[in-house]
Amino acid sequence: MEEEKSARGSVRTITDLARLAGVSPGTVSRALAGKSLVNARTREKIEGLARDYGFRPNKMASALRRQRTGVIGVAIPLGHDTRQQISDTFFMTLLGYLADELTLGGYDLMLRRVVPAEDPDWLDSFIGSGMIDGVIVIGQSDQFARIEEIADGYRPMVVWGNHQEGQRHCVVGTDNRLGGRLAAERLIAAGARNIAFVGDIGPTEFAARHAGAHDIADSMGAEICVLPTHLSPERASEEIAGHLDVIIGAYDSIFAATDTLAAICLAKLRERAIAVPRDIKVVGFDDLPIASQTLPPLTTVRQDIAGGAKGLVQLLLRRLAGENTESLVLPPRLVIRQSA
Amino acid sequence: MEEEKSARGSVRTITDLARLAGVSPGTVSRALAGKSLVNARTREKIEGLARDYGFRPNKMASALRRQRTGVIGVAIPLGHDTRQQISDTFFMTLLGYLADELTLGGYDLMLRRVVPAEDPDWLDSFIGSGMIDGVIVIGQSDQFARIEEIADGYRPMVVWGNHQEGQRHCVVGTDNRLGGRLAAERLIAAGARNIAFVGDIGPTEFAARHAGAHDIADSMGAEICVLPTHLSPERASEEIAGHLDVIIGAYDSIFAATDTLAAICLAKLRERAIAVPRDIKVVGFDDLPIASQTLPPLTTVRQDIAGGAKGLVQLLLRRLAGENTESLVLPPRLVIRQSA
DNA sequence: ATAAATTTTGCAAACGTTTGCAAACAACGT
DNA sequence: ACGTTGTTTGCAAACGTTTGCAAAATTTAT
Repeated sequence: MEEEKSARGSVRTITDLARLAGVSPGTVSRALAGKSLVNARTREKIEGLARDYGFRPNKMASALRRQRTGVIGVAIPLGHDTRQQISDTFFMTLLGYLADELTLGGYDLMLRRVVPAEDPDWLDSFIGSGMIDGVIVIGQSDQFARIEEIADGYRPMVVWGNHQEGQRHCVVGTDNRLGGRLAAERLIAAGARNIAFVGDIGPTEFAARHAGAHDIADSMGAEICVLPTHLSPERASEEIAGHLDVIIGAYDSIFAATDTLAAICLAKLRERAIAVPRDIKVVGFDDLPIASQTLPPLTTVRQDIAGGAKGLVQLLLRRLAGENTESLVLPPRLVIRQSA
Repeated sequence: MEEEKSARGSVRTITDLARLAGVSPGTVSRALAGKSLVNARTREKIEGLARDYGFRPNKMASALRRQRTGVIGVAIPLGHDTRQQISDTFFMTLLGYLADELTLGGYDLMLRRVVPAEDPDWLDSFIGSGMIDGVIVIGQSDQFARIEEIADGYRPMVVWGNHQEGQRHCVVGTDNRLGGRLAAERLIAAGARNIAFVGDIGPTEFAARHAGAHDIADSMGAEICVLPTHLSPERASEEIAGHLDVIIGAYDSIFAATDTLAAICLAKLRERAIAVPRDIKVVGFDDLPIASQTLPPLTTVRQDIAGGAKGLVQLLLRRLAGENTESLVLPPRLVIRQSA
């Protein structure tokens, strides 16, 4: 007991432990790694000592020798709205699930927020650091081209985002175009004829959502226009206030690129005493927790975040194992509440 | 150009580059590290080659030799509500800011979600892995004792949480007790006499919030009781619905441990057509973005998340430099909106 | 021109693991 | 007792950097 206490921390290396156990470092390594080529009694002795002295093999040394770190990099490129996305509820929730899934798979997670505009080399440098066995990129942002380029020479990468016909990198994501269709269909079914799309059409995800809505609008004889809006709550708030001047009277419905934006729309509409869904219908995207708390509760297109995280990790693990995986497109689901 | 393209990736080690430059590996190392003991021309040549061939020194090897990794661990202990906290808006926002601040300080961030109940060894094993130079623990959860224990023998650790008189670990956090006082003062000033505290009183942060409110209630002759509530939106939703049966009639105000809980309270109260703040007053805690979007907008106690992140990182850096730092207690600020 | 002082460089030993290979050992059949 | 297997072990060479020390090259002073 006392011995244990006082000794704790004194055994730093596998060699120390080997000396203590009266065997060679190699044997200790094998014992601790659970390999079969070590005698049961020796193993028990070594494991016992390791436990008593609180010994932990140094992962850096191990990583260097084995050429694998047990760490997966998660990069969040902040394309446009630098400040926005890292605190974006959707990405953060995805990150939470990713942490869970990676842990389950025995990997650690290294998080890096990158600003491609300032550091064009962000992806190479992350990969080339030698610190990570693979990388998950959350959101293509405006970096589609660069990601494609990397994908050619680097296998263990999976990206959250939108699937483009014929792309070379492995992507997991919601079928945003279909999501857009669902949203527009709902709006039009509810009587809308003039849809205002509130959001930024730069990132491909959002472009696809808009495109989907556009498909439906075209085929159903409705109109749709884009009201460019930044995604960070602060900037969005003002911009939406401005947009409403345009919307009121001219449009009968709003398709917001994001629940966060939709929630702001609802709040602003309420300020102006405009009835939702009677006068203006609103549909969001994501189905974040906030969606059920708005007034009226938000009709929205649900993304399966947990499923997405699971998919990202599983595909990455398969790629790490050498397999060559296809992209995974998840179906969105329309959640009807009361705003449309 | 072509040469560059084709060569890219062929230079993996510092030794390769040394051969190319016609110098020894040591010199390359020094040149790339920007040390003064290398001739300017040699340095330029080496830097040029490194750029052309896209060479990046292996961080694992570097970490092993220098005994520092340039990585800070961020641990999120999930004490009670396993599923909850990692997606908790507050923690996630803090995490975002942390990522920024650490990047600014030249560190990478390794995220680990831990379940102390399943892995009592979580903190030792994170620290002992040799993968991180220091650790930031987000939230004390129910691990106060263990953290104290570790703090004695391990310097580079800073914890987000509540400050306890005489504690040994360095903590950064809001003065939760004061926050609780502010909340209760506001409620009572608005006419409340019976306060229901909605939240879990297990984690010290929340206990302190309640204690603060209790202080004020006592001194002002008001009543306060605890309605235990889990923090995950799903469970909280039902529980709060149940609580309301108790609250209505018997209490005239709610102090929610968290804005998220407060928002749910508001939604449920609305369902039952109870006027806020007229019939029941509500105060939250955190001032998350959602607070300004609720109906009515939520009066709440604001925590300075960005300031907290900055503090955590700065204290940690100073500790890494060998300094012994005091805890940092941030003042909360009452944000008056319309719910109380 | 040479000696002394100063810059630059190369050498080689770490950092703490893992692992192929061969030696040592035990068990077994003849 | 002696080969033959089959298990366990130890040895030593990696993995790719960094860095103290000493040698070499350069500059400066005499």
